[in-house]
Amino acid sequence: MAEKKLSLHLDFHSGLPIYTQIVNQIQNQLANGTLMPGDQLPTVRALAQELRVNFNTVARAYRILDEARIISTQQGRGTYITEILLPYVAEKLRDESLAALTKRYVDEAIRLGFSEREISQMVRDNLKSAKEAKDK
Amino acid sequence: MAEKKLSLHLDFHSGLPIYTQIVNQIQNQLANGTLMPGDQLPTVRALAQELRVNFNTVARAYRILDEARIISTQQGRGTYITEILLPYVAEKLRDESLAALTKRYVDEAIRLGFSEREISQMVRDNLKSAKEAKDK
DNA sequence: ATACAATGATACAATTAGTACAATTAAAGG
DNA sequence: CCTTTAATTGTACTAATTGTATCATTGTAT
Repeated sequence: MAEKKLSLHLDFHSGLPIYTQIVNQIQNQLANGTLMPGDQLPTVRALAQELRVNFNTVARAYRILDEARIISTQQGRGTYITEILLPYVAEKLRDESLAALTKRYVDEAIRLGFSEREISQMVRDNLKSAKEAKDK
Repeated sequence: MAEKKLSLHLDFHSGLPIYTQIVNQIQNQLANGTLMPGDQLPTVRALAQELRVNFNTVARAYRILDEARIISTQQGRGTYITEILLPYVAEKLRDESLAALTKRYVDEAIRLGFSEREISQMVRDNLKSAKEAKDK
């Protein structure tokens, strides 16, 4: 069975617990199609070794996703993305992941004292640059 | 993980509270580059032992620095110098910080597969929510 | 003496790691 | 084939590490 590579990047100083970061990133990859229903995830031990964390930390993330019915963990067999991931669930996940990302950004920018105007202008500029870089 | 040594020198007869001395000296080391963003500080217990004070005194100093957003203390994980700490920086650096923050956000959102339209819409929504939360 | 600030003691909570175990699968032996 | 055995995988429970919260003690100024 095709076992996905799952390149996750952890930030050990971000304030977010490791297991939360794993949960979020798997949700993101599911939201943007990097992961598909039926895909097998790395084993808890394999992913733990790759991320240099204890395998129980990965197991905790998997358990959270399992309880949310996003993945299915099966003792002795492995861990898989749930087959029947209804389209609206996928869409919801996708929306939530952008919403969460954006909220972190906006809150941080506001906390740093930037105005609504400054923020939206800077976002516009960056989107424009990103688009030009892509078109080139 | 690189855990800084943090040679602090306390003066128990100076009249300045211990926790204040700890706060000041960490700020100094940050100002002169001895400490850098991302660095892990000693645990409250480790630093307390080194300084021969109660760990709650160190915790108090850390809490003050945390509230000032200079460090980030995380229960169960440790204490780190904040990656982006900038209510304090000069106005010139202020723009650069928003630009950097925004670039990270936009790049990440694009990497996750969201469209320019979705991103700007989500930013608008979040700015609106943030404003309403503030006005309330 | 009283009030208050600083420090210490103790118990707690969150995160991650360690160890032993159970379920499943696959391989080996007959 | 069928049974046994080993390997792989997730689970459960416990321990270790770290910061937090609350209250007691100490010292000093008034």
